[in-house]
Amino acid sequence: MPVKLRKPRARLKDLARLVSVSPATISNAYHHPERLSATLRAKILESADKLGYHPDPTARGLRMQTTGTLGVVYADALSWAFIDPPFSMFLQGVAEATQDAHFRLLLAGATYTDHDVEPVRNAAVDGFVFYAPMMHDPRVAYVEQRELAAVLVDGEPGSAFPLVGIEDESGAFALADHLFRLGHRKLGIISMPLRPGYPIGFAEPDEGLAAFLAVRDRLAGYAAAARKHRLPWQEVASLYVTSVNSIEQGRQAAHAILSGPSAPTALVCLSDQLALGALAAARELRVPVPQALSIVGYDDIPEAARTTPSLTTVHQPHAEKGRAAARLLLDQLAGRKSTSLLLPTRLVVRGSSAAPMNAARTGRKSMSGRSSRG
Amino acid sequence: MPVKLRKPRARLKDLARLVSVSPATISNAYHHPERLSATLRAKILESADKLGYHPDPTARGLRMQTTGTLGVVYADALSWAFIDPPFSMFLQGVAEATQDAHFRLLLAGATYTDHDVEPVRNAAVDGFVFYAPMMHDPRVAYVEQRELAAVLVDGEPGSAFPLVGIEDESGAFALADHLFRLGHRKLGIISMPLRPGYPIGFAEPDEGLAAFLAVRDRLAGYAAAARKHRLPWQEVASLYVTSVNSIEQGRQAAHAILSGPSAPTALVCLSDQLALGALAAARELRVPVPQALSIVGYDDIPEAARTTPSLTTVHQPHAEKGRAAARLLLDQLAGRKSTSLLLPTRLVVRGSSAAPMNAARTGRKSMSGRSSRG
DNA sequence: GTGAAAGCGCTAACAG
DNA sequence: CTGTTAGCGCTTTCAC
Repeated sequence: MPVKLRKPRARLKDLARLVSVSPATISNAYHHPERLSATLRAKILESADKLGYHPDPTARGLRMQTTGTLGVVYADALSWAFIDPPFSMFLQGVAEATQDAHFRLLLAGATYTDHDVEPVRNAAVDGFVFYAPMMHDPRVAYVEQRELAAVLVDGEPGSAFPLVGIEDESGAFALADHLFRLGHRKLGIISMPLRPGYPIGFAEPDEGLAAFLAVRDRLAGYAAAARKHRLPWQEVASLYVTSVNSIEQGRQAAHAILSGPSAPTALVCLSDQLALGALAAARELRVPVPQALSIVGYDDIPEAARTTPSLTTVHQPHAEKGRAAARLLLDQLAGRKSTSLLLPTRLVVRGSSAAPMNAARTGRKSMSGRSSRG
Repeated sequence: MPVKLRKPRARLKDLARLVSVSPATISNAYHHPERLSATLRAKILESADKLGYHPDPTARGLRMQTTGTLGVVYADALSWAFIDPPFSMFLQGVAEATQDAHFRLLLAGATYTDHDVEPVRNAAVDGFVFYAPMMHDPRVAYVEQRELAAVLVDGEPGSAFPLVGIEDESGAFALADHLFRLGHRKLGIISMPLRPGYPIGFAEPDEGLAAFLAVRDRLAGYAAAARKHRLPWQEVASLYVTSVNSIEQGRQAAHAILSGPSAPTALVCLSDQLALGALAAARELRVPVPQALSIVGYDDIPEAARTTPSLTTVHQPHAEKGRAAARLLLDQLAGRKSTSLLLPTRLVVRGSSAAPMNAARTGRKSMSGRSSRG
């Protein structure tokens, strides 16, 4: 039984009475300084301070039909969001842009059970940034139906909303191309879930199954690189799907693949988090990286440059995505036109990728001398 | 000139007219299902869907005098928050607790220029969690004056608000004691700013200067350990203060200390971030860690266990702090009593600390055999 | 330069 | 089971 017996907060009316002016004058003191004398304004503000008064944001929001708050919607439960380095960097960009515009930031995620719209419905915000929404995300559909403002980041085209995306497929292409050039012919792919609730374990390396654009594009990029090298993708790649995009899941997946029959010479992880886990697994199994096994990631999170060996990966401008998404949303809210944006990716070759031990067979000149059998 | 010409959203009144019932019935359909027939309710909800109607959160908030939103206030600019791993883990805990309670999460930070109260003033929330507020933070004072609900995490006692803290001083004590036992007699301390805008560079290792409780407690803990070993703290320690709690700043600080005159055998960093930077600096200078130099951190972020060498540090329960803080705040809002909480810390000895090369002199039996001069 | 009054959209008494 | 009404706290015409 919650009991509220706290002394009620001071209201505009109380302050008006105290200073013996009308409510309108109080409001003007805050928002239209030029409409009253400086001395009166000073007196009002001072009394407000004494009373502990400040205009109620909710009432103000109702009256002004604006909240000054942007909602950022994470595709998964919010508690996962903060151990997802790319999302953190993305938020950093969003925070920069919103702060510059004096907007506040509200975070929403999915519930544990489903992609319920509830967190989005009841959020008092002026618009939403959807981070990596899956196909047909009901929350996006809801916002669209209500004709609220929104921006989709790494989301599907087809909605009314502007998009911020990255050249995911070409980044993945460059990465796989790099491996094929080195002579790799057997790839173990480690992916985050293709869609919510997708079962852990081996699956067909078919991007058509993926409900997340990033997953689909990356798988498509790898496959395209295989085509370029005239390699049969289904034979070249074996795909292992994890339940979460985490280091631990990457570790387990790598163990599963490396103890399996396919004996890949390279592990291609759809995120650096997964790659970090794969690196740990290789260490545990005493498989030297990159001599006996190449491991590559995606995202270029800061830690990718710090691990031993450092991680070959695809760079994408996380913070820039955040800034762009927030700006696009702010533009919409201000009635300015906002158009979709595609940001570049870039292959970053570091220490975790090299020619496989039997690269001599490929006939190409290997760029790496390290072909000794360990 | 922003122009709003979008078709106005459907309102409760519109829906009431459409279904030919009174506004109250619409409201009841949402919040008191038992007060109307199931068929009528179904009809209402269906029509609402068709209209794209949903009760306006702001209006609801005004009427109910509650927003269902918790504000988390970061001590620094929000854009720093997301590259601060301990804060991310903290948020994870907060998110878990708020999600369970079906609350939303609003994030606020400082402005670039100062610790302005504005971000806190205009936030439509039911209460605040202050993360690591400095002494006399004006935003805390403001919230106190307005008699809003709040919880202080790693903050000063003395306000009206319950606290969530950790045993910072004893953690620091255990860490420094560990080093002294190993035989270290010269420590380089690397600290984040003692107060906002504190100048970069060497400073007196006096905890009294620190405006942040964590900094003060940790410095005090180190000094207490020195006292226990009857070592004169001012001679044992040299303190270098960085401008930001970042890896890069830790790197620069370590360079400054190691190229200075004091020649410490151990670098004691007030955060793992700083320690990661120190590790990088040691690598660059080809100083073997821990043989020639011990490096220790604080916080036990996940990466601390993954670096080479792995980092000796002090563990603290970041996510648990977040859960506790959110719960305490939720308790206050529900009228339940909420009391302060002190969570334990724990020394975690890993690979980055060992006896110094000249440990033989100390007379204690060294726990490490590695004393060779390199 | 200041005040009276209307109303943003919703919910909860209370009456029927 | 349903409708009428008041009012949450604020801002803003529009008079004066």
